Amino acid sequence: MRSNVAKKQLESKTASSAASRPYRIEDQIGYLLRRAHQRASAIFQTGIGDPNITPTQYSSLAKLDEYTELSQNLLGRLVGMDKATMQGVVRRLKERGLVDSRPDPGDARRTLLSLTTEGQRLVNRLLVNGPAVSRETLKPLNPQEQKQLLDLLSRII
Amino acid sequence: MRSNVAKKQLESKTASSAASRPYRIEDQIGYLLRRAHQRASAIFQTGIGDPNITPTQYSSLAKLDEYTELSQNLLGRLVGMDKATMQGVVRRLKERGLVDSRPDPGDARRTLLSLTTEGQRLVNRLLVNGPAVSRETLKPLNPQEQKQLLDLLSRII
DNA sequence: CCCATATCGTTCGTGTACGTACGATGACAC
DNA sequence: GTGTCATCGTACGTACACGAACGATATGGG
Repeated sequence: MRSNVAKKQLESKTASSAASRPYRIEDQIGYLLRRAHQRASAIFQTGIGDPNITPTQYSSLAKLDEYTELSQNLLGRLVGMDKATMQGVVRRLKERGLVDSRPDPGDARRTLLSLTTEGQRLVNRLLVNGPAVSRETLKPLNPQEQKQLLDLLSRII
Repeated sequence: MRSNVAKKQLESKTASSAASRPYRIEDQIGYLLRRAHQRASAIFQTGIGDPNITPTQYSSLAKLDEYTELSQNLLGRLVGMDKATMQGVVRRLKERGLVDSRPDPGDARRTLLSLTTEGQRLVNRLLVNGPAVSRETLKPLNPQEQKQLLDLLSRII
């Protein structure tokens, strides 16, 4: 087994040929995204107004509020979720009576999803808290930096 | 139930008092972080060199490579993982023979973790691919923007 | 019309991540 | 010593994300 000194030298040789910086996990984009997402989820959970609603459920409800009626597959594409993941999210929302479904009369493969009255009431309440959650998450940055971060993130998606 | 027009007007009233922008899920920091993290994970999975290693496992292995020996709890703090989550990650790494553990002689509560020879060989191989994964993830941005994004992300963690 | 192809929804398995709760151990005050 | 108190490892349940596979349904080309 190599010593730590030997390790450091090898890392310098392999990783810092161009950028002149050693490769550190804490500086990698994937690591930072995971940590930032963790923190954002925690803030969401405490601030959105209903501890039983998750970020993905919130996105789904908000999209159904916007479009009134959507197939499960299309909803998944709109909120960036795998169809298998979407299936679980929709199942839980239906179990809680927040979302209703009916067969698409024009295409027997599709199921059309919509908000129930209770789901509509809930999403109206949650959407009021949405801006505060985003504000809290971005609080360490000034307005210009916040705008920059949103722009840079949307460009690497 | 309100009409779509009425909905739009209400949203404008509640959300755009200061920022003058309507509240759209796609523009929220939490949503963008989730999507960006999804994409980064996908790139990691295809580029790190071993499809069975996940980002969290990679972070853990890299930290064990850096520190040689760590308690499970401390390792969790270093890579930003809950201790319960850490427990599952370590269990899988031990099952695959990549990590070994021994009781801490000075503190009977602790278990000290270290890389096995096979774990050391694997992490050496994966670390070579790390920079390429990060490069690919950040590819849509120019070098200055990449630096900005890393800086902004680290400041909201 | 019929067959190849694509889409849609579902199910199964794996892995990460969190919250909660529990027992065991060690550190410290008294 | 005895009684907190924090820390550590573990166990259980829930949610999310993905890949793989499947049946049912549409759709377009021959």
